[in-house]
Amino acid sequence: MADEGTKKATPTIYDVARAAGVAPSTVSRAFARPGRVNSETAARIRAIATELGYRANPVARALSTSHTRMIALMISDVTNPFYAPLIRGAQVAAGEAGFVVLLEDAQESAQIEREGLERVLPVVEGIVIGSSRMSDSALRTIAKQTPMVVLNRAVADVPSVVTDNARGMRRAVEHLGSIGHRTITYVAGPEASWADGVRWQALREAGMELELAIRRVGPFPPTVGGGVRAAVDVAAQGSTGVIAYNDQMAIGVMRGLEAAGLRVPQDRSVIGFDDIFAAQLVSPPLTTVAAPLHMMGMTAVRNLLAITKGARPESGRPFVMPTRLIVRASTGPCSTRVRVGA
Amino acid sequence: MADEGTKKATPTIYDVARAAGVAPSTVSRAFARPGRVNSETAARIRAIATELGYRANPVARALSTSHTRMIALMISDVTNPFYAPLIRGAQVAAGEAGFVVLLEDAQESAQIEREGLERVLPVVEGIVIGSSRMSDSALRTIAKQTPMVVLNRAVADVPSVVTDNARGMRRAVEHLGSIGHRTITYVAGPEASWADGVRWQALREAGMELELAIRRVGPFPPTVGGGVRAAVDVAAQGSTGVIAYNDQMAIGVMRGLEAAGLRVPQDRSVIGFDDIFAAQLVSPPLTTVAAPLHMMGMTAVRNLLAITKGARPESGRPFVMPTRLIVRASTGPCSTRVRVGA
DNA sequence: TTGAAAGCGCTAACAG
DNA sequence: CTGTTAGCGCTTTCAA
Repeated sequence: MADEGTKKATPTIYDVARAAGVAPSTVSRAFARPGRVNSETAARIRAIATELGYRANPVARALSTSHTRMIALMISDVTNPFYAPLIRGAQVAAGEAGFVVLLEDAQESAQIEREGLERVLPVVEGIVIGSSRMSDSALRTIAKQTPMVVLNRAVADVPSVVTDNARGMRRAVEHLGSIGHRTITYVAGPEASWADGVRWQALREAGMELELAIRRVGPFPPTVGGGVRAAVDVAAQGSTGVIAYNDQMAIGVMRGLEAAGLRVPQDRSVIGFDDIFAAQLVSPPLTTVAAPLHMMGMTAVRNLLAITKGARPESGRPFVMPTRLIVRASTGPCSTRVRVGA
Repeated sequence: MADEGTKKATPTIYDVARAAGVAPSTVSRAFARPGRVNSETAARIRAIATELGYRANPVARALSTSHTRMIALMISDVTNPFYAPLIRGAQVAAGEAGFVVLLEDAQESAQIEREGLERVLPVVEGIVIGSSRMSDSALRTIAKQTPMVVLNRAVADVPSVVTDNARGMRRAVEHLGSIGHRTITYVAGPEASWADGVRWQALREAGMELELAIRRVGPFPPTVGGGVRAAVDVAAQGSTGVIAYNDQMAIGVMRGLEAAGLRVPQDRSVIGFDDIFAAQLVSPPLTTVAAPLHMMGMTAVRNLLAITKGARPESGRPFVMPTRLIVRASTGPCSTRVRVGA
C-alpha cells in the first residue's frame, strides 16, 4: 500500500515478502504449502500478492522442483480428423490437473517425430504418444526415461490405451452377416499399423466363427485417396461386404465404387472405423465402428499423470476402451447374388 | 573417457566442465556463444558433452535468459476441422525456429480461454490466438504485455492475420451471378464473429454492384446442425443462391434442403467458406471459398516470432491472406424460376 | 580467450 | 510457525 510506487516489471516473491514484512520463504509457503503457514499471515500475503499483481514464475518453480507441469502430446498427423477429439480430451484432462500440453505434430515423419521429441522431452513431465512411427524398442527406451503412455498400440512394457478393435470388428461382421452378406473384403491400411493387424486378425476369426468368406486387399494409404484406389480391387473381388481400416478409406472406397457404377448400399455395404466427423456427412452416411476418442485422450493423460505421481505403470495389459458399431446408411441388406470366394 | 563411471542422472554443465578441464562458464559459452571461445576447446567440449550425453536444461536456461522458446496457440475449438491446417502450419513454423508450441483449447468458452491464457502466459514468449471469444479491449490489454498475433479478426493495435473475405465473397457472388442466380440468401453465423460481419458486408456490396437481390437468415450456430435449422428459413425464402458463413453450415443447409425435397444444385446452389476436409467428401461436393490455412498458421507464427525479436509489430493493418473460390458440384445453373424478393 | 562470482525466482532443508 | 541459508543449472558481468 505504501511503497508500490516505482515497481515496473512483474513482482517477485521478494517484493511480496518485503511488502508483507515476512521472509520470502514464507511467501513461497503461502502459495505452495498453505497448510504450513499461519492462516492469517497467509491471507495477508495473498492479499498483498494480488494487490501487487504477483504471479509465481513457473520457470523458476520448475527449476527448483523439476516439475514443469507440462506434458507433451505427440500426434502423427494433426491434420487427421481422427485426432481432434483425442486432443480435446487430453487437453481437458491436463487442464483439470493444472497441466499444460505441448503439442507436437510428427507430420507422419519418423524424423520429425524424433526431433520433436528431443525438443520436448527435457521440458515435460510425461508424454502421450498417438500412433507413433517409431519402433517398439525405441518407444520402450523412451518410456524408461520418462513417464509415457501410447495410444492405439500395444507395446510390451509400456502403458497404453487402445480401443477394443476385436469386439468392434466382431460387431461389424455380425452386422453384415445379419443382413445377408456372406463374403467380406477387408481393405487394409498401413502394414506397420498395430491396429490394422488387430483388425484383420479379428475379422478372420469372426469370419471363421460366423462362416463368412473373408478376403483382403491392400495395403493402401489410410486416406480417402487410398480408399479410392482400393475400390478397384474391391469391385473386382465381388464381395458384397466391405470393411475398411478407417473411415477415410471407407469413404474413398464408396467414392471409387460409385465411380465404377456400383451403388452403396444396394450393391456393396461398406463399414469404416473411428467415426470421424465426416462419416455422418457423406452420403450415404457411413456405418462405422466408433471409439470414445475424447475419453481415450482423457484416460491417456490421467494415466500418465498418475504415473508421474508415482503410480506403478500398468504396463502389463493395455487399457482398452469400448467400441460400438454405429449403423448408418452405407450398409444394407444384401441384394446381389452371393458369390462365395475361392 | 576416464571417470564417467558412476554418473547416473543427466549430466550438467559442471560435469562436462570437469571432464573437459575447463570452467563451467566456458562450457556454457561453447554452446551459447561458440564465437567467443577457442575453436579447439569448443570442439573438445562438444565432444565430451556428447560422449557424456549432456543435454542443456531448457528450464534453467529459460530462467536466466527469460527465453523459453515456447509460444502458445490458443484455439477456440480444436475439434473444428477448420483449425487443423492452421495448427499444422503454426507447428511447422515454430519448429523451424526451434520453438515449441503450447496448444490451448478454449472449448468455445471465454472462461476456459481465460484460464488457459493465465496458465500459459507466464511461460511463453508470445501467443497466437485463433478466433478468440474475448473482447477487443481484453485482447489489446494482453497484447500490450506479450507479443501476440490474432487470427481471423482485425483488432485495432494488435497485429493480425486474416483472410481476404471480401474478395472471396465477391468471387462467390460473381460465380452465382454468372450461372444465372438473381437472388442470394446469406446464412449468418455467430453475431460476435468478426468474419461474419465482414462477409455479410461484402455480400451486400457485391449484390449491389452486380444487381442481385440479397437476403439474410440467421444467426445460427456455425455447425452442421445450425445449417440444418437454417435450411427451413432458406427454403422458405426461395432464393436460388445460398452462401453460408462456413462449410459446416453449408453442409447442414444442403442436408436440410434435401430433407425438404429440394435438390442441390438443381433447385438451390450453395456455397460455403473455408474448404474444410469434409467439403470435398459430401455429395454434392461443396463449392467453397478456400483460404490458405496452413500458410496462415505459418505466417502468424513467423510474425509473432519477428515481434518477439523486436520487430515493430505492424498493428496498423492486418496481414491479409488471399482466398480463392473452389467450384465443385454444389453450385450449378439456375434452373428454377427466379423470384426476386420483396 | 578463459575463470570466478553473482545472480535468474523459487523451493527446500534446517534451525530457531 | 517462521527465518536463514543453500542451492536448481545456466548465463553473464567482470577481471585476469
